[in-house]
Amino acid sequence: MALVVGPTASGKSALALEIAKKQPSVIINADSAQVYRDLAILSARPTDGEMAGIEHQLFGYIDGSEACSAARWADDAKTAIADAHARNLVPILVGGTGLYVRVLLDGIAPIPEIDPATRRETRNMEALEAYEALQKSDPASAERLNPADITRIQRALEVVRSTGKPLGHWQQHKAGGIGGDIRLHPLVMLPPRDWLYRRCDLRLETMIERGAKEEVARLLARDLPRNLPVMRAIGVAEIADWLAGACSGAAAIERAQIATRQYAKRQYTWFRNQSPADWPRMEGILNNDFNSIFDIILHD
RNA sequence: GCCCGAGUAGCUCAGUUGGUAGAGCAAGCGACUGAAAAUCGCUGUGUCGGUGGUUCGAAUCCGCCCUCGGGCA
Repeated sequence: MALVVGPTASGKSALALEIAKKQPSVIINADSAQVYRDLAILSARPTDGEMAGIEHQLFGYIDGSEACSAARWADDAKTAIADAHARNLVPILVGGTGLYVRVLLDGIAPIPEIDPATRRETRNMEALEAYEALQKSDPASAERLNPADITRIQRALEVVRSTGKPLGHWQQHKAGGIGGDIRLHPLVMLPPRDWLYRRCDLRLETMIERGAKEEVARLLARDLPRNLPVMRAIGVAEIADWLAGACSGAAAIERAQIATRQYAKRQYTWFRNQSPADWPRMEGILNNDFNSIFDIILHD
Protein backbone atom coordinates (compact mmCIF):
# COMPACT_ATOMS: atom_id res chain seq x y z
CA MET A 1 0.00 0.00 0.00
CA ALA A 2 1.29 3.45 -0.89
CA LEU A 3 0.58 6.39 1.39
CA VAL A 4 1.08 10.02 0.38
CA VAL A 5 0.51 12.57 3.14
CA GLY A 6 1.29 16.24 3.57
CA PRO A 7 -0.23 19.67 3.83
CA THR A 8 -2.92 20.97 1.55
CA ALA A 9 -1.81 22.16 -1.90
CA SER A 10 1.46 20.23 -1.70
CA GLY A 11 0.69 18.27 -4.86
CA LYS A 12 -0.31 14.96 -3.27
CA SER A 13 -3.04 14.18 -5.79
CA ALA A 14 -0.79 14.78 -8.78
CA LEU A 15 1.82 12.48 -7.31
CA ALA A 16 -0.76 9.79 -6.53
CA LEU A 17 -1.92 9.85 -10.14
CA GLU A 18 1.63 9.38 -11.39
CA ILE A 19 2.08 6.42 -9.06
CA ALA A 20 -1.22 4.99 -10.24
CA LYS A 21 -0.03 5.10 -13.83
CA LYS A 22 2.89 2.82 -12.98
CA GLN A 23 0.75 -0.08 -11.80
CA PRO A 24 -2.92 -1.06 -11.56
CA SER A 25 -4.12 0.95 -8.57
CA VAL A 26 -7.03 2.45 -6.73
CA ILE A 27 -6.64 5.88 -5.14
CA ILE A 28 -8.25 6.17 -1.70
CA ASN A 29 -9.07 9.48 -0.05
CA ALA A 30 -7.61 10.23 3.40
CA ASP A 31 -8.92 13.76 3.77
CA SER A 32 -11.65 14.62 6.25
CA ALA A 33 -13.32 17.25 4.06
CA GLN A 34 -13.13 15.49 0.72
CA VAL A 35 -15.40 12.75 2.03
CA TYR A 36 -18.41 15.07 1.80
CA ARG A 37 -20.60 15.06 -1.30
CA ASP A 38 -21.52 18.74 -0.87
CA LEU A 39 -17.97 20.07 -1.11
CA ALA A 40 -16.58 18.98 -4.47
CA ILE A 41 -14.98 22.32 -5.29
CA LEU A 42 -14.25 23.82 -1.89
CA SER A 43 -12.55 20.68 -0.59
CA ALA A 44 -10.34 20.54 -3.71
CA ARG A 45 -11.64 17.12 -4.63
CA PRO A 46 -10.20 15.86 -7.93
CA THR A 47 -12.58 16.39 -10.84
CA ASP A 48 -13.65 13.52 -13.07
CA GLY A 49 -11.20 14.77 -15.66
CA GLU A 50 -8.36 14.88 -13.15
CA MET A 51 -9.11 11.33 -12.07
CA ALA A 52 -8.02 10.32 -15.57
CA GLY A 53 -10.01 7.11 -15.58
CA ILE A 54 -8.26 5.78 -12.49
CA GLU A 55 -10.52 4.34 -9.81
CA HIS A 56 -11.02 6.64 -6.81
CA GLN A 57 -12.60 5.60 -3.50
CA LEU A 58 -14.00 7.47 -0.47
CA PHE A 59 -14.31 10.80 -2.28
CA GLY A 60 -17.60 12.65 -1.77
CA TYR A 61 -19.30 9.56 -0.42
CA ILE A 62 -20.88 11.01 2.73
CA ASP A 63 -23.83 13.39 2.81
CA GLY A 64 -23.12 16.71 4.47
CA SER A 65 -25.94 16.16 6.97
CA GLU A 66 -23.81 13.44 8.57
CA ALA A 67 -20.64 13.91 10.61
CA CYS A 68 -17.88 11.56 9.59
CA SER A 69 -15.36 10.47 12.21
CA ALA A 70 -11.82 9.15 12.20
CA ALA A 71 -13.06 5.71 13.24
CA ARG A 72 -15.75 5.57 10.60
CA TRP A 73 -13.37 6.62 7.88
CA ALA A 74 -10.80 4.07 9.04
CA ASP A 75 -13.39 1.29 8.81
CA ASP A 76 -14.37 2.39 5.32
CA ALA A 77 -10.71 2.63 4.30
CA LYS A 78 -10.05 -0.88 5.60
CA THR A 79 -12.85 -2.20 3.42
CA ALA A 80 -11.58 -0.31 0.40
CA ILE A 81 -8.03 -1.53 0.94
CA ALA A 82 -9.10 -5.16 1.36
CA ASP A 83 -11.21 -4.85 -1.76
CA ALA A 84 -8.27 -3.46 -3.74
CA HIS A 85 -6.02 -6.26 -2.58
CA ALA A 86 -8.62 -8.85 -3.50
CA ARG A 87 -8.62 -7.43 -7.02
CA ASN A 88 -4.82 -7.25 -7.22
CA LEU A 89 -4.81 -3.48 -7.24
CA VAL A 90 -2.39 -1.35 -5.25
CA PRO A 91 -4.19 0.92 -2.79
CA ILE A 92 -2.77 4.45 -2.83
CA LEU A 93 -3.93 6.48 0.16
CA VAL A 94 -3.74 10.23 -0.33
CA GLY A 95 -4.71 12.90 2.12
CA GLY A 96 -3.90 15.49 4.69
CA THR A 97 -5.78 14.28 7.74
CA GLY A 98 -3.09 12.88 9.99
CA LEU A 99 -5.51 11.62 12.62
CA TYR A 100 -7.40 9.53 10.07
CA VAL A 101 -4.22 7.87 8.88
CA ARG A 102 -3.05 7.26 12.42
CA VAL A 103 -6.32 5.61 13.40
CA LEU A 104 -6.19 3.41 10.31
CA LEU A 105 -2.64 2.23 11.01
CA ASP A 106 -2.48 2.26 14.83
CA GLY A 107 -6.13 1.79 15.77
CA ILE A 108 -8.08 3.77 18.34
CA ALA A 109 -9.58 3.27 21.79
CA PRO A 110 -12.66 1.05 21.40
CA ILE A 111 -15.23 3.45 22.84
CA PRO A 112 -18.92 2.50 22.42
CA GLU A 113 -21.30 4.70 20.45
CA ILE A 114 -22.23 7.83 22.35
CA ASP A 115 -25.88 8.22 23.27
CA PRO A 116 -27.25 10.88 20.86
CA ALA A 117 -29.08 12.83 23.56
CA THR A 118 -25.92 12.99 25.69
CA ARG A 119 -23.91 14.16 22.70
CA ARG A 120 -26.41 16.87 21.86
CA GLU A 121 -26.43 18.08 25.44
CA THR A 122 -22.65 18.20 25.92
CA ARG A 123 -21.99 19.84 22.57
CA ASN A 124 -24.31 22.69 23.44
CA MET A 125 -22.34 23.51 26.59
CA GLU A 126 -20.00 26.45 26.95
CA ALA A 127 -16.33 25.68 27.51
CA LEU A 128 -16.32 26.71 31.16
CA GLU A 129 -19.58 24.94 31.95
CA ALA A 130 -18.33 21.75 30.32
CA TYR A 131 -14.99 22.02 32.08
CA GLU A 132 -16.59 22.36 35.49
CA ALA A 133 -18.81 19.38 34.76
CA LEU A 134 -15.77 17.37 33.68
CA GLN A 135 -13.89 18.28 36.86
CA LYS A 136 -16.67 16.55 38.80
CA SER A 137 -17.19 13.47 36.64
CA ASP A 138 -13.67 12.88 35.26
CA PRO A 139 -11.07 14.86 37.24
CA ALA A 140 -8.15 13.07 35.59
CA SER A 141 -9.16 14.25 32.11
CA ALA A 142 -9.94 17.73 33.41
CA GLU A 143 -6.46 17.91 34.89
CA ARG A 144 -4.88 16.87 31.60
CA LEU A 145 -6.88 19.19 29.34
CA ASN A 146 -6.73 22.93 28.87
CA PRO A 147 -9.95 24.55 30.16
CA ALA A 148 -10.42 26.36 26.84
CA ASP A 149 -9.98 23.26 24.69
CA ILE A 150 -13.70 22.89 24.11
CA THR A 151 -13.59 20.06 21.58
CA ARG A 152 -11.61 17.73 23.83
CA ILE A 153 -13.48 18.80 26.96
CA GLN A 154 -16.82 18.00 25.32
CA ARG A 155 -15.50 14.68 24.03
CA ALA A 156 -14.23 13.61 27.45
CA LEU A 157 -17.52 14.66 29.00
CA GLU A 158 -19.73 12.82 26.53
CA VAL A 159 -17.65 9.66 26.97
CA VAL A 160 -17.88 9.57 30.74
CA ARG A 161 -21.57 10.47 30.72
CA SER A 162 -22.55 8.03 28.01
CA THR A 163 -20.38 5.03 28.93
CA GLY A 164 -20.10 5.56 32.66
CA LYS A 165 -16.33 5.25 32.46
CA PRO A 166 -13.73 7.99 31.99
CA LEU A 167 -11.82 8.51 28.79
CA GLY A 168 -8.61 7.33 30.42
CA HIS A 169 -10.17 3.92 31.03
CA TRP A 170 -10.93 3.43 27.36
CA GLN A 171 -7.68 4.84 26.10
CA GLN A 172 -5.55 2.25 27.87
CA HIS A 173 -5.40 0.37 24.60
CA LYS A 174 -6.11 0.82 20.92
CA ALA A 175 -7.89 -1.55 18.58
CA GLY A 176 -8.36 -2.04 14.87
CA GLY A 177 -5.09 -0.75 13.38
CA ILE A 178 -3.88 -2.46 10.21
CA GLY A 179 -0.34 -1.08 10.28
CA GLY A 180 1.12 -4.44 11.22
CA ASP A 181 -0.71 -6.36 8.51
CA ILE A 182 0.24 -4.47 5.39
CA ARG A 183 3.37 -3.54 3.53
CA LEU A 184 3.43 0.25 3.71
CA HIS A 185 5.25 2.61 1.34
CA PRO A 186 4.79 6.03 2.93
CA LEU A 187 5.90 9.45 1.75
CA VAL A 188 5.57 12.69 3.71
CA MET A 189 5.49 15.78 1.54
CA LEU A 190 6.99 18.86 3.22
CA PRO A 191 7.64 21.38 0.45
CA PRO A 192 9.14 24.85 1.05
CA ARG A 193 6.74 27.07 2.93
CA ASP A 194 6.66 30.05 0.54
CA TRP A 195 5.98 27.78 -2.43
CA LEU A 196 3.21 26.04 -0.52
CA TYR A 197 1.58 29.28 0.62
CA ARG A 198 1.58 30.66 -2.89
CA ARG A 199 -0.25 27.55 -4.05
CA CYS A 200 -2.74 27.89 -1.17
CA ASP A 201 -3.55 31.43 -2.31
CA LEU A 202 -3.82 30.42 -5.94
CA ARG A 203 -6.06 27.52 -5.07
CA LEU A 204 -8.74 29.79 -3.59
CA GLU A 205 -8.82 31.86 -6.77
CA THR A 206 -9.26 28.69 -8.81
CA MET A 207 -12.03 27.46 -6.55
CA ILE A 208 -13.98 30.66 -7.06
CA GLU A 209 -13.55 30.37 -10.83
CA ARG A 210 -14.83 26.82 -10.66
CA GLY A 211 -17.98 27.86 -8.79
CA ALA A 212 -17.17 27.64 -5.08
CA LYS A 213 -19.54 30.51 -4.35
CA GLU A 214 -22.46 28.70 -5.94
CA GLU A 215 -21.46 25.49 -4.17
CA VAL A 216 -21.63 27.25 -0.80
CA ALA A 217 -24.98 28.81 -1.74
CA ARG A 218 -26.37 25.32 -2.41
CA LEU A 219 -24.95 24.06 0.88
CA LEU A 220 -26.44 26.97 2.84
CA ALA A 221 -29.82 26.32 1.22
CA ARG A 222 -29.87 22.96 3.02
CA ASP A 223 -29.99 24.87 6.31
CA LEU A 224 -27.86 22.31 8.14
CA PRO A 225 -26.72 22.76 11.75
CA ARG A 226 -23.75 25.13 11.91
CA ASN A 227 -21.57 22.76 13.89
CA LEU A 228 -21.48 19.96 11.33
CA PRO A 229 -18.06 19.30 9.78
CA VAL A 230 -19.18 20.38 6.28
CA MET A 231 -20.22 23.73 7.66
CA ARG A 232 -16.81 24.14 9.28
CA ALA A 233 -14.79 23.49 6.17
CA ILE A 234 -12.42 26.29 5.20
CA GLY A 235 -14.18 28.82 3.02
CA VAL A 236 -17.77 28.05 3.99
CA ALA A 237 -18.14 30.74 6.66
CA GLU A 238 -16.11 33.23 4.61
CA ILE A 239 -18.17 32.76 1.44
CA ALA A 240 -21.38 32.70 3.47
CA ASP A 241 -20.54 36.21 4.71
CA TRP A 242 -19.92 37.29 1.14
CA LEU A 243 -23.26 35.86 0.01
CA ALA A 244 -25.01 37.61 2.89
CA GLY A 245 -23.40 40.91 1.92
CA ALA A 246 -21.49 41.11 5.19
CA CYS A 247 -18.19 41.52 3.35
CA SER A 248 -16.81 41.92 -0.14
CA GLY A 249 -15.75 39.03 -2.34
CA ALA A 250 -12.15 40.14 -2.12
CA ALA A 251 -12.30 40.19 1.67
CA ALA A 252 -13.92 36.75 1.79
CA ILE A 253 -11.26 35.29 -0.46
CA GLU A 254 -8.47 36.86 1.54
CA ARG A 255 -9.82 35.49 4.81
CA ALA A 256 -10.20 32.04 3.29
CA GLN A 257 -6.65 32.22 1.97
CA ILE A 258 -5.34 33.04 5.42
CA ALA A 259 -7.34 30.18 6.93
CA THR A 260 -5.96 27.83 4.29
CA ARG A 261 -2.38 28.82 5.02
CA GLN A 262 -2.94 28.40 8.75
CA TYR A 263 -4.39 24.98 8.10
CA ALA A 264 -1.44 24.04 5.93
CA LYS A 265 0.86 25.10 8.77
CA ARG A 266 -0.99 22.86 11.24
CA GLN A 267 -0.71 19.91 8.88
CA TYR A 268 2.96 20.70 8.37
CA THR A 269 3.53 20.55 12.13
CA TRP A 270 1.56 17.31 12.42
CA PHE A 271 3.33 15.44 9.67
CA ARG A 272 6.75 16.78 10.59
CA ASN A 273 6.45 15.75 14.23
CA GLN A 274 3.73 13.10 14.47
CA SER A 275 4.52 10.82 11.57
CA PRO A 276 7.05 8.03 12.28
CA ALA A 277 10.65 9.15 11.93
CA ASP A 278 11.41 6.41 9.43
CA TRP A 279 8.82 7.62 6.93
CA PRO A 280 10.69 9.32 4.08
CA ARG A 281 10.11 13.02 3.62
CA MET A 282 10.14 14.94 0.40
CA GLU A 283 11.21 18.52 1.10
CA GLY A 284 11.59 19.77 -2.45
CA ILE A 285 8.89 21.12 -4.71
CA LEU A 286 6.91 18.82 -6.96
CA ASN A 287 8.02 19.20 -10.55
CA ASN A 288 7.60 16.92 -13.53
CA ASP A 289 10.46 14.63 -12.61
CA PHE A 290 8.73 11.93 -10.64
CA ASN A 291 11.44 9.31 -11.02
CA SER A 292 13.35 10.29 -7.91
CA ILE A 293 10.13 10.11 -5.93
CA PHE A 294 9.25 6.73 -7.37
CA ASP A 295 12.57 5.46 -6.07
CA ILE A 296 11.45 6.42 -2.60
CA ILE A 297 7.85 5.29 -2.59
CA LEU A 298 7.79 2.38 -5.05
CA HIS A 299 10.77 0.44 -3.72
CA ASP A 300 10.04 -3.16 -2.91
C1' G B 1 -1.09 79.14 -0.06
C1' C B 2 -3.86 78.92 4.81
C1' C B 3 -6.50 76.04 8.69
C1' C B 4 -7.57 71.29 11.00
C1' G B 5 -6.56 66.06 11.70
C1' A B 6 -3.32 61.89 11.28
C1' G B 7 1.82 59.57 11.04
C1' U B 8 3.70 54.15 16.99
C1' A B 9 4.93 46.19 15.40
C1' G B 10 3.63 43.16 8.78
C1' C B 11 -1.96 45.42 9.42
C1' U B 12 -5.75 48.18 12.56
C1' C B 13 -4.99 51.01 16.56
C1' A B 14 -4.01 52.08 22.50
C1' G B 15 -0.50 54.89 25.14
C1' U B 16 -3.47 58.33 31.32
C1' U B 17 -0.35 64.94 34.57
C1' G B 18 7.08 63.68 30.50
C1' G B 19 10.17 58.08 33.45
C1' U B 20 13.02 54.88 26.17
C1' A B 21 6.09 51.27 24.69
C1' G B 22 1.09 47.20 24.37
C1' A B 23 -3.64 45.06 22.54
C1' G B 24 -6.20 42.50 18.60
C1' C B 25 -5.18 40.38 13.96
C1' A B 26 -1.23 38.42 10.94
C1' A B 27 3.41 35.57 11.59
C1' G B 28 6.70 31.70 13.97
C1' C B 29 6.95 27.30 17.10
C1' G B 30 4.26 23.37 19.40
C1' A B 31 0.22 19.91 21.14
C1' C B 32 -3.18 16.44 19.04
C1' U B 33 -7.11 9.03 20.75
C1' G B 34 -14.30 8.77 17.40
C1' A B 35 -16.21 16.95 14.78
C1' A B 36 -9.09 17.06 13.20
C1' A B 37 -10.22 21.84 7.10
C1' A B 38 -11.77 20.83 14.37
C1' U B 39 -9.77 22.54 19.08
C1' C B 40 -5.99 24.45 22.00
C1' G B 41 -0.88 26.16 24.16
C1' C B 42 3.69 29.16 23.84
C1' U B 43 6.71 33.30 21.50
C1' G B 44 8.66 37.68 19.26
C1' U B 45 8.41 41.77 16.59
C1' G B 46 9.58 48.63 17.05
C1' U B 47 15.21 54.34 14.20
C1' C B 48 7.24 55.82 18.26
C1' G B 49 7.63 60.17 10.23
C1' G B 50 12.51 63.27 10.20
C1' U B 51 15.34 66.89 12.52
C1' G B 52 16.70 70.63 16.13
C1' G B 53 15.46 72.30 21.02
C1' U B 54 13.51 72.40 26.46
C1' U B 55 14.52 68.73 30.38
C1' C B 56 18.33 64.66 34.76
C1' G B 57 14.88 62.15 31.35
C1' A B 58 10.57 63.15 25.33
C1' A B 59 6.09 58.65 21.70
C1' U B 60 4.32 62.59 25.11
C1' C B 61 6.15 69.72 25.46
C1' C B 62 8.16 73.59 21.62
C1' G B 63 10.28 75.02 16.46
C1' C B 64 11.15 73.65 11.49
C1' C B 65 10.67 70.01 7.58
C1' C B 66 8.36 65.55 5.04
C1' U B 67 4.04 62.33 3.86
C1' C B 68 -1.26 61.24 3.82
C1' G B 69 -6.39 62.72 4.63
C1' G B 70 -10.24 66.69 5.15
C1' G B 71 -11.70 71.74 4.80
C1' C B 72 -11.02 76.99 3.15
C1' A B 73 -9.27 79.81 -0.72
